[in-house]
Amino acid sequence: MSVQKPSIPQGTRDFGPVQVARRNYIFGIIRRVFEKFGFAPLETPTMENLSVLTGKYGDEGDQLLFKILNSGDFLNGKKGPVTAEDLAAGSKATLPKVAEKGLRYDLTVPFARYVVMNRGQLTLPFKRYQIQPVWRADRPQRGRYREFVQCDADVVGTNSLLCEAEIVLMIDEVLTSLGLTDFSIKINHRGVLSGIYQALGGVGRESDLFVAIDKLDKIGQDGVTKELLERGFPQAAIDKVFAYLQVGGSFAEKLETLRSMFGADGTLQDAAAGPAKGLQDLAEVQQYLQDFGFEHFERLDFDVTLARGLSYYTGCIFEVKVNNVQMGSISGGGRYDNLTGSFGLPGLSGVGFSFGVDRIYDVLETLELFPADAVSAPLCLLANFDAEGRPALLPLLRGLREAGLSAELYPEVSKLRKQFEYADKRGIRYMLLAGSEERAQGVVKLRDMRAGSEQTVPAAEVVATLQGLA
RNA sequence: GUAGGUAUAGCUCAGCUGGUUAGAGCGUCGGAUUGUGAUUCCGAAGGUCGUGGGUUCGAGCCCCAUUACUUACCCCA
Repeated sequence: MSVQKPSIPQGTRDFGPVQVARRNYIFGIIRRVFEKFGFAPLETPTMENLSVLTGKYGDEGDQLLFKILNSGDFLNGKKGPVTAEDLAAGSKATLPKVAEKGLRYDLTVPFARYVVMNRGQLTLPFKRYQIQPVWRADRPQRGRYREFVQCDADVVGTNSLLCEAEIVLMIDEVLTSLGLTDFSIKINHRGVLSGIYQALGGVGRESDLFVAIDKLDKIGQDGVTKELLERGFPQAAIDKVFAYLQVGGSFAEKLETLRSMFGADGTLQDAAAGPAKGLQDLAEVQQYLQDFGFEHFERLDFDVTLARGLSYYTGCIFEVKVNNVQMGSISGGGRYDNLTGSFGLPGLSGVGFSFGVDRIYDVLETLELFPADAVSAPLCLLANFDAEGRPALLPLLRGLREAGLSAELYPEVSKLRKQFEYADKRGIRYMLLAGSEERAQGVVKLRDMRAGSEQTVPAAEVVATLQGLA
């Protein structure tokens, strides 16, 4: 019988004690900020019915869903047996008969489902945050996993742009609290993008245009030009696109320039929608931020080329990039005017965003921004000298724990060297020594493993001393 | 789904144009006046070189297949 090497599925990871502690550190900061801004926690099941998930993320998204094979005799389920015709018609035809559940792909759709199912009980506007893993059957690569945790905060039931402004504030506060300073909160508006498309006079496909211009910083002007030509956009239209994309200046200056350009192209007729609405919304968000006294406008970047996640966003769009680190966006979001519509509840506007914890983790690790105490280890290790010491050590250990101090006794009698190495490797700050010498004098020795210094304290005062040090 | 790259000790990797018993660092374990780590020194264990075929007198190295991992594209946190 051959022993097989154990492994874990592609794109998944184990998290050791240090990683868990560091991840909890990130979760803690995010949770604190979310709650400070008035969001309430929500958790939804790991699996959803496929009817809830499919069709919400586009064809590509459907392919990235993890489907759960039905339990029992899945070839002969309640929807009838899988026939030769089903198989001949391909997986798409066979799937509904063998799988009715899937792993959640993001947190926004389950949230929408929750809102619809509980519409009678919810007080609107409803603000919820959700920190849970999601799964995508993607090809893993740098900063991209098949199982990762999202931290979402969404508001439904209000059109107020105050929400958008607060999203900027939350992103800035979370990232600043994590020690990040050099990042850009990119903001754009679906209306601005569609205005650019309208200005072209209806050539090409809108989505092709957005996908191409989103890559500007990656493949450059030549690359975008090439891609647009391949998609059937005439050179004249492409020139016009770049005229828009190259708009520069401050937030306000960009708004002003774009307004006059859209005016010249005649795309501002409908003041309640399209580019007019987009520019107005962005101006309002900026005004809110100013009124808030937002101090980091240099981090807020009105980026006309930002065009991500357009499958359901209808208003403002956000994305956050950490500069000087090779990593995709660590946060993104936007407003969606009709997310609950597909579940039979039209007219509910929502806006939300999400932090990608796994990417933030990688960034913090790259930049060495984790605090040293973001590890979980007991405060103190009691050295185990000999059996004679145990009658005194165990009550002491208990006393430390009752005082709320984490402590442990090295479980077996062994060489001190080994016990010190153990404490060092686990990051235990203090080592408590009570061998025959100390016992004879009624004292214990406390060694600070970080400083390398030792002090002798009366046995009766150990708890108080350690409490003072902790 | 498309295109590359890699696969040798627990980990990170050497291994020259194919040539005897496949190496290093780190880690693990043991020892150096039997009460002191992070920071000394010595020693040991640990590999059928991803798997299966082929070429050859001879393969870790060349060829084919296969699997896994990885990077990039599409798309996305």
